[in-house]
Amino acid sequence: MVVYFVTQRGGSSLDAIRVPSSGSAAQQVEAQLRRAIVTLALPPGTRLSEAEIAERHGVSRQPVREALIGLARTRLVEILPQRGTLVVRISVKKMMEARFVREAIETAVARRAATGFDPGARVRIDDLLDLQAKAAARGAHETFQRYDEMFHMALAEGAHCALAWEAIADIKAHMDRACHLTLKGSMLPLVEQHRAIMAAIDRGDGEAAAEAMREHLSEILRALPKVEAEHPDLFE
Amino acid sequence: MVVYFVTQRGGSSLDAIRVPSSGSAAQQVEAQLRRAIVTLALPPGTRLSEAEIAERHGVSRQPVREALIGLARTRLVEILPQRGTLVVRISVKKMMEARFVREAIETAVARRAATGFDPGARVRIDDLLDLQAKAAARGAHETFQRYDEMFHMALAEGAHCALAWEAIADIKAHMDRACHLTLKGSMLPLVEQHRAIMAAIDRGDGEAAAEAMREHLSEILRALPKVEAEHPDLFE
DNA sequence: CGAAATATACTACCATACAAAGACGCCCTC
DNA sequence: GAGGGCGTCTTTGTATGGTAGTATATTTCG
Repeated sequence: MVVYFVTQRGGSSLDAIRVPSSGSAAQQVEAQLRRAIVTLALPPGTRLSEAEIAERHGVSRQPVREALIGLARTRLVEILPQRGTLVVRISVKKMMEARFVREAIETAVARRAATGFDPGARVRIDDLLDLQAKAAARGAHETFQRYDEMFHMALAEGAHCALAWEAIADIKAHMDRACHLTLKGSMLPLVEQHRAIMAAIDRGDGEAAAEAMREHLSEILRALPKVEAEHPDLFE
Repeated sequence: MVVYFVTQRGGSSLDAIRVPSSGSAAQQVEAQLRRAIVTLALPPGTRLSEAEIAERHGVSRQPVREALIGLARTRLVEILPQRGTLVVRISVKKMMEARFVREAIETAVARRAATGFDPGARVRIDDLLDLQAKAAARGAHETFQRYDEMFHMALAEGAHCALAWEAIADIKAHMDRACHLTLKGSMLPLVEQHRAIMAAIDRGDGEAAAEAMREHLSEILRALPKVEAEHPDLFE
């Protein structure tokens, strides 16, 4: 039996983003499963039975089913009709494609951000970067990853293109698990890259911001071969 | 009562893409509803009752519910818990954001396509363009729009970035209805723009391909004000 | 002994029934 | 006559039973 545990309470205020205590049961189950998959508590290849998950979460099979459909839409799980549902393995090919698309979107966002940035989002980003630096310092890579997500979300919002974040969020699903593995290493350089991006934006240099973003998103390329070699069972 | 009709049969082989006769009932209902919404057979503001749709399609409420959840995920409908589900109005703001993100992705795809294109996809695109030109000539704008979709999908696939199409498909939902309205006008110039993009790709000129794509995707900007003025009730 | 046919157990999928919550109209009260 | 409280209706959300299809283990036949 697969054993995993996801704290619903005891988290910071950020839990409201990914694991809302409000919302339908289906949404809660989906958020919890998503986190469990991304953190590899549910490793690739795990069979997900509707009945088993329903029992574990204390709900019926129907909300669980809807949660799994939602996860299947972002390709985190694969539903085989009348056969079963399982956590998909990390695909290097899809990761490379996802990175390409994400780079296309985020460099454009960075370029636009340099032409005018929402003041409210700007100050929030400063707070986020400080919090992220602290998380990095104490090695809390899960918290770090959530702040990273919030940074990129705030960046899109600040550039007056919230829709960009929605597109990124779906794409990111293909990369998150591999990123989670690489974060075991040093996190502080990533914060510095974030700061470099914001510095370029602040001085209105769109090209520099885009280039800094490109550099930032290329980071995963360096770590990927090593991670893949260390965990061959997680990849397809 | 809202009356609409979507042909499940009588279509070309392309129906297999958006309205698969196979697949679960939920997927079929979702595809039919999506088409009805995009073609404005179900105009913005329409209330969508799970029970009513279920009866109309001869299935139970459950598959319909899953279909609506899928549509809500791409923001085509809005589900108000315990209150009702309705077709969202076209948002110019979101359309502009969607166009921005789409331009970011597709210009990058075009640029990459110029560095190497899948031969199989290349010949398929030629066939598509011919079919699209014919559809434009006889004024079949719905068929035209489907070929347009297939063109952009084949382009992403040919550039070895199928994932890009998935991202675009979600984003496109915000633009499709407005595009549907503008297609009442001339369609042939759009085919020529497609051909210009492919010509640039064929000669390996990435920058020209990207610029041609940017030009192509900017077309909607010219028509949008007129459409919005003519159909104010469709917009928010 | 091997291979094919069969029985069984499991799955997602669909249908139906029930529950909870907001919207609306009605009636009573001030 | 106007405003507030209450009951009813409609809506989505959830629970549960039943069905068809698939994989696996078992049995049976060559």
